[in-house]
Amino acid sequence: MSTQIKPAKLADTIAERIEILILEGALRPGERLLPERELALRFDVSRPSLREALEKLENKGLLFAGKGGASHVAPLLGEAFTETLSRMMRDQPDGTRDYLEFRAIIEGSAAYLAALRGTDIDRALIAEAFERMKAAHAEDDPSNEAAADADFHLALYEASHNLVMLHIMRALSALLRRDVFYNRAKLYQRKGVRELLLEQHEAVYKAVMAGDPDGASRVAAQHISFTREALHEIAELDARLERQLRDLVRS
Amino acid sequence: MSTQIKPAKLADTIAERIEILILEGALRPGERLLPERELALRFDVSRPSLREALEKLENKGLLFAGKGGASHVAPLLGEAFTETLSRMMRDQPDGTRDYLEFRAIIEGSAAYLAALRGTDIDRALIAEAFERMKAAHAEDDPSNEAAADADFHLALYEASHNLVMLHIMRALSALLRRDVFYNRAKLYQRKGVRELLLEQHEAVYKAVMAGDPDGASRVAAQHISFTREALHEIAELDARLERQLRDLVRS
DNA sequence: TATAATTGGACAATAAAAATTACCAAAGCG
DNA sequence: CGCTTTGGTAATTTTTATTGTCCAATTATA
Repeated sequence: MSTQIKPAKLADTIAERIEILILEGALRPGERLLPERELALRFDVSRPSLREALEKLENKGLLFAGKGGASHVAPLLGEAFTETLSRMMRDQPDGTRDYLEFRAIIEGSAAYLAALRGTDIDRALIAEAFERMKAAHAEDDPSNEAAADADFHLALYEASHNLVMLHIMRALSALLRRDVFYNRAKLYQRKGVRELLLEQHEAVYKAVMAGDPDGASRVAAQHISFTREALHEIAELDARLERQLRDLVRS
Repeated sequence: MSTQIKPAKLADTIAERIEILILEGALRPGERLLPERELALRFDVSRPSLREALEKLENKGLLFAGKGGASHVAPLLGEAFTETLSRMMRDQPDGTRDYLEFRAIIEGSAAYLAALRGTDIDRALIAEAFERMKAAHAEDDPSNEAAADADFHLALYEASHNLVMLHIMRALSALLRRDVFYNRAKLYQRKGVRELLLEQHEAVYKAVMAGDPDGASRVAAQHISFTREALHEIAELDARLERQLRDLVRS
């Protein structure tokens, strides 16, 4: 019978609480949890009980055993999540297209909400990331520029004050970093693109700082669309080049 | 410290289950509950435990002692009912908002892409889910209707042929099911809402089947927006009712 | 590098509580 | 007037959680 009721263990209650903390964003992905003894003290439960709770969460995939023998850290929405996702990107021919398409959908809304709801703290973080990106650009440091780029977009998601969106995009964060980097490496080969990208970021930045939701939304979506189209062109160029090379060898 | 955790009693678990049954509509207002002993048997718990649960629910106002000395019945959806509803809303202040907001962003695009790229197989799956929803609606079976609802939306994501989006929304699937379920429970209290929801689904359905991307996008986004606004209204009504009740007691 | 401090991991004994079984009196309902 | 249901409660037993201790591994520190 599906109506059977089992008594709830304390460990379940603890696990639920921690899960909420993770889902709410209080505990960030990859962050190391406090030592067991301290956590037990904090929740006012015994260490074995807390241990059991941690074990349950680990089985659930919300926690994993960290490098050091076993300190606990909270990962993203399941590592299987990003694992399969990145594999999908690699294997599927349209993986990158889907990813950028998805981001184009989100990015505009994120910028809109960021301009609408962003606090001074949010704007400060956004400004910081943008300035870092600008500096790296001036110094011709692609690696740092890409990192700052990723931070910039994440700051936008934070400023949107939508926890669901933030979590999802955070989960994609690793992917995003790798991706932004890769995209840039390819895009940079084209003349003038670097400057254009910075201009686009600046446009988003200014609109958000000015509290102009519609403007922010428009330029952000344009930014991703531009990226997608440029990458598409590059991919086609690559393919044609490859064909030509093959033909050269073949003859 | 607010972090203190108490072990959950079995009675609480039972009470929660019964409360869900009531909110779900399985137990109708005014209806007489089964005898204690039988209920205990059904839930496979002891009578004292079940008694304690009933007592809690009575204190909460969800149950009351029937005319006959003490048989239990569920009350009309009056004060107590809206009280628990507003409590539900209060427990997750921004969670529901964020989730629906995020879905509103995605849903429109998903419908757009589904109408654009959906294959015959996709359309068949969408049709199947929709018919199931319609049938459950006709039979007044909220539980199945909610399940079909979730399936319907998932079918839309599949039809969008964007693997990233599909992957993410699938990951949210459990959340989505729970969510659609609760949303419906709340929304159903308002007159005519059930029919309106079905109409909206039908509009999305038709647009997708007709291969009308812009139309599909529009009605899908409207559908989620409608849900959000209706839930918002209900929350406000609940809050106002609660204030009035407080004032009554206070004077 | 070696040592100390901290942490994860495990387990046994004890203590607490919670749930179960059980019984009995009272009150509606046929 | 019996039959059923309920309210109340007592005693029992099982489960559950806590305390305390030990060891191994790791990290930090001298």
